[in-house]
Order: sequence, then structure tokens, then C-alpha cells
Amino acid sequence: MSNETKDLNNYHYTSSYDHYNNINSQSVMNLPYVSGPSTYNANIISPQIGSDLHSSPQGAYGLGFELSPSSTEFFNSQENDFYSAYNYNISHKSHEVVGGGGAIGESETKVSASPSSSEADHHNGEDSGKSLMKREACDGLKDDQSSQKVVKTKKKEEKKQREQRVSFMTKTEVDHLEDGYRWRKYGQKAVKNSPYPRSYYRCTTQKCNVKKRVERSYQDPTVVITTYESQHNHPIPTSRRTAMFSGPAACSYNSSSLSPVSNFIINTQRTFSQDDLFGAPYASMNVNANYQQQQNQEFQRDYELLKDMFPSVFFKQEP
DNA sequence: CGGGTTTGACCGGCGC
DNA sequence: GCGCCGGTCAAACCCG
Repeated sequence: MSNETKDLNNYHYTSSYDHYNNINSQSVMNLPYVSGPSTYNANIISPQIGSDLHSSPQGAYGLGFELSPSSTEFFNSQENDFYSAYNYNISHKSHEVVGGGGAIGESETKVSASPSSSEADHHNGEDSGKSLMKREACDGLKDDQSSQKVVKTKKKEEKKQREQRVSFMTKTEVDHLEDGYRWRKYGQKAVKNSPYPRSYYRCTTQKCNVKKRVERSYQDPTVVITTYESQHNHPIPTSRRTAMFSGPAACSYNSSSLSPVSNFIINTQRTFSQDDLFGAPYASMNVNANYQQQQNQEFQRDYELLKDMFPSVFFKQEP
């Protein structure tokens, strides 16, 4: 796919999409990492969803997640921590020895999770926020409301609650990030108040009804918002699995809803190990020994959670 | 030819 | 009721 062959009016599928393909081809061919460091900076806002995912019977599968050759940072925190965690990652970026210093493909990701609304929704000020307000208003309805209406409202709420959504905010030039699963695009819509369209994808695996929306933030065009809905009921396609981890990458994780501050870096240049997970951050963190010991235990717990949430990250990479 | 993308039409929810 | 908007459908198209 080249820029020349694409419709230039559809800017989302020109240069950006080519970046996506380039990065993947580097990964597949196991080439030296030349597209520069990229950091996925993830923030899970809702502790409820975090625990849902943790206890999910589909623990081996779950949500898709960007895993192009890059460094990934997961942030699991309350909403207040969202931007501070994000800033923390930015300010410590220079400490992450990931690869070359190229600018292409550089990215950071934040993650939010919500049963009914997503960070992306709030980010764009869309009507899901209004819906939330409306639902909250419905909670305070007067007694003279007909019981039928109440039942209807409750049903609607339950349905929305079941729609498990997780949003990733990724600072990247890549629009559709690789997550190991196969997606079929089924729609694209212009987003109100945004020059950037929103794309709709569905998992191509039969009987898997996972969907995702991908849009670029109008406030910060360098940020791509990916929203996943529900969970995969199947493993990651094997052909993708090997491709995804053949290139060097690093991943750091912060789960501040489980611990005040925990942050570690996963280096995927070799097989994941606890040493990889727990050793690296201290090089850049100015903390005392006791604190480190305490953090290690918290990291262990967070690590288990992360494994459940993003199993694909932890598949072993065979040489 | 099969699978993915594009894109205008359509639908339902919601606010006015 | 009407218009707006997000989400989805599906025919046409593209590509390997």
C-alpha cells in the first residue's frame, strides 16, 4: 500500500497507515529496531474493570493491545493519577534505553477502562457523557414515574454496564496499531468537532464480537484513542503472535490503584522474566531499599494482573 | 476469488 | 416531530 495509490482525501489511510505497515514488516523480519523508541503509556481508570478482567474466565485471551516494536507503559490508577502518571512517563523517557532515537513510530499510550463510558468519549465531549448524566438523573427519578419506565431504564443501564470498554490513548503517528488480533473495518464516521474521522473495527474471528474504535484526538493530533469493547473469546492468531515479538520492545507498567506508585519496564528483546520486570526501573528511580522491597511485592501483584489483562505481552519469545 | 476497505444509506437514541 | 449524532449495514470496490 503506497501513498500514491490511496485516496488523498482520506488522509487516515495514507501516510499513517503506511507507518503501521512499515513497523510491522520490521517486526516480522526481525530487523534491528530502527523506527525509534516508542512508549505505550497505559492508564486504567476504573478499578472495577481491572478486577473484572483479572477474574475473567477468558483470562488467557482478553483485550487486544498495541504491541508493535515499542516500549509499553501501563498505568492503572484512579482518574486523578491519569495525567500525573502520563507526565511521569514523559519526564523519565530519557531513562528508557529502548532503541535508536528515531522519531518515527514514537508513541505513548494511556489506558482507561469503563463499563459504560470511555476516556475517549469524555475526551471528545461526546454524548456518552451526556448519557451518563442522563442515567444519573434517572437514578433520582420521582416516585410517580411508571414502573414500566423504570424497568426499561434499568434494563438499558444493565446493557450498558455489560458493554465493557477499555480505551487506550496512544501518542503515536500510527493510526491502527497492531495488537495481534485480526480486525475488519466496518465503518468510518466523521467525529463532531474533530477533523479526524473515527474508524470502526470488528474482530474477524467467528463468534468473537469484540469491536474497537480508533480515532485521533482533535485536541492533540499526536494522540490516537483506541477503544475496545468486550473481550476476545479466542487466542491471538498464532501467525501474528510470533510476528509481534520478534522485534525489540520494552514495556513499563504502573498500577497505582493497586499500589501508590509502581512502575516497571519490560524488555522484550529477550524472553520476559521477573528480572526484566522488576530490575529496570530502579535505575531511574531514586528510592530507598525498604521502599524497593515493598514495591517488589506490589509489582508482583501488578504483574499477575497485567498478565491476565494483556496475556499477549507475556508470551515467551523463542530465539 | 476470498478477504479487506470504502462510503453512502440507514437506524435508533436523544435533545429541543 | 424534527434534526443531530453515533453506530452499523451493505454494495461496490480494491488487492494479493
